[in-house]
Amino acid sequence: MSNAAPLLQQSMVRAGYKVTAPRWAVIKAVAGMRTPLTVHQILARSKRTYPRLGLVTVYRTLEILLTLGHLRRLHLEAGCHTYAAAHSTHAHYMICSRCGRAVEFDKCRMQAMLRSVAQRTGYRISDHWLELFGECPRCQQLHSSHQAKHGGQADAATTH
Amino acid sequence: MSNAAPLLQQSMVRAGYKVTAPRWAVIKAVAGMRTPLTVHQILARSKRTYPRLGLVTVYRTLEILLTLGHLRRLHLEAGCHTYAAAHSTHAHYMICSRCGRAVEFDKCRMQAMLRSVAQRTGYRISDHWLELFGECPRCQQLHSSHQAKHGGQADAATTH
DNA sequence: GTGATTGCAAATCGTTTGCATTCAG
DNA sequence: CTGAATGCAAACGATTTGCAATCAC
Repeated sequence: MSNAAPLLQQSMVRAGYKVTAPRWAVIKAVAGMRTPLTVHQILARSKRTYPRLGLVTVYRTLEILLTLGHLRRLHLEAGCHTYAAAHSTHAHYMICSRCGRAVEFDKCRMQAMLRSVAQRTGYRISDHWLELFGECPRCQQLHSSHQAKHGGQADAATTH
Repeated sequence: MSNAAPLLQQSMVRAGYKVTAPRWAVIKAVAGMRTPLTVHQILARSKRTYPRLGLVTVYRTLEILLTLGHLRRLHLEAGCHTYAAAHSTHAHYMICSRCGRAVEFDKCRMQAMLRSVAQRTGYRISDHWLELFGECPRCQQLHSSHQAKHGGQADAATTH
């Protein structure tokens, strides 16, 4: 399920970067993530693989992965700057405001809307940025069944 | 053109806040803005009205205006956190990537797309956040006529 | 060896908080 | 007067940079 790691590794090598032990630890951490993570969360996860890892190296490795297009930086209200896997070239996120779980969706139906806005404002649109917030199926279920407590919270919380 | 100031003032008074000289300076600054501004840009503008103004007061006043719904916080790649006027209740921004000028547009056509995404992902969407980037009409014109230099840059630059 | 990589410490930047002073009603 | 508001200084958290030690080839 988290076999993205080898792909990221290959990509980095092809781009001329060395995949060292510290970097491999970061790759493994981000390849397996299911929700957007903050830099510190990524550091914590990476340290399971490579305990001596420094925060700075995480920043630098994330920078590379961003450049290569394997990560996407999200801006959440609570805790600006988290990182999510970029599975497709250009996608947007549907983020669960309860557990933080995020799924990508493609630009379906965006085109018509963009054309419409472009026409009415006169702007020539070159890029867009969309994030949706709401409850994921799992949380809806947890919430409706045992009304009370949360069952299995992920390690990222989100609001807007 | 920038008669939003009295409205903001009334709103604050109605909400139980005192509109003091420092706050009035901030109100005047944000009421007249045409592009999203950073906190420091707002401070600079406000100081024209009230030179002794402190940065902290700007933060606190912006916080109030956000709460009252008169401002909206944007997250631009270059310089996370700028503030824009919130003319309508729920709108999104079309931001010029050349001069930073921003216009609002309403949620036209979003509904269909949201329904579609909700259906396919199973999420129950509660909020969304959309920003569009592109060249505004004025910049397109400046750019096509005198190919070279920029004519009248606003005081906020933007990229994505 | 040589250049890339690492990580610590320190610097920087944006934002928030503590607190004594000042202001408005 | 009395509570609200201000602004300085300090604290804080996220991110970047300088630099000497280390690593990969």
